[in-house]
Amino acid sequence: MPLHLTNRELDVMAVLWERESATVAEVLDVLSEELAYTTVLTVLRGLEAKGHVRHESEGKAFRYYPTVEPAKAGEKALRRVLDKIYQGSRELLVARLLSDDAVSEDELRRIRQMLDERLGEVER
Amino acid sequence: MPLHLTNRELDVMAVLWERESATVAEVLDVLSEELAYTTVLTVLRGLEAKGHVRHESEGKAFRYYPTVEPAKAGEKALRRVLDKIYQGSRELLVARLLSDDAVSEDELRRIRQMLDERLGEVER
DNA sequence: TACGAATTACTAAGTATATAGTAATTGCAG
DNA sequence: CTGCAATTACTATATACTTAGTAATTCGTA
Repeated sequence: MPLHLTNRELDVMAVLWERESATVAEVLDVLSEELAYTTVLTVLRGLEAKGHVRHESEGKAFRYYPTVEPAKAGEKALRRVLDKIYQGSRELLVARLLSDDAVSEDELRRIRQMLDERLGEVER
Repeated sequence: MPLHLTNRELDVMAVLWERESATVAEVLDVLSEELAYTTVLTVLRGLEAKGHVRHESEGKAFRYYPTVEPAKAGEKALRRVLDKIYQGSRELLVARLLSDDAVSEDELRRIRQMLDERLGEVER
């Protein structure tokens, strides 16, 4: 099964990942866009058909759970951005990612820390 | 104009970015997939209609040039991956990006260097 | 336990995307 | 300057995606 998510499916999965699980009503609540209840349901049913979520009954509603990790789903998208936009250069991509002024110094430090550890491994 | 690229458009733009410019035949040559000549032409014409490329005559063919920067096009896609998959955490995204064994030590060092410089700015 | 609001099941339709065929055009080789 | 191979212009079609309506079902409540 070639884990591919459409834009709308990604919106919905993001909610499930964020909250661990959600009902149709909850997803609808989180998504700011004006979607019909049945639209969200249709998307979830599609995701279930593809095996990307499962559900359990809860009262009269279904509670949906993701069955794939976000990173797994992101791999392809990230790979594509990396290859097509940044010509495979992680450096370029990271540079771009951190060029945003909104990035906190704290976050930068944590990322550097991470790199230190990673490089530490390589060296010894 | 809301710079949005479909998958196939991105494939084609990637070639233009990579080579600075290209004719239909050249794009076709780079894309490994089996596409009809006219298919690539159609995509390029679409991109031109949206103002993402322009062309000049060269012999009997057209040479197409990108009119948008890759980073500009990537912003949205990257933002989406960041927000939806990594819940806005650049740290998570970078971690994932560098977790690949294929990343060279050299590249890791360059990225750390970049971070050092960035942090240097912040400190002073 | 019967009603009703909420939910699920089924169906459909508009729009976007991807692909490519045929017709018209073009410019270079002979 | 003419033929033709390459190219562009125009048109069309199949599939994927998004959205949501109506019908059937369900469970809590009165």
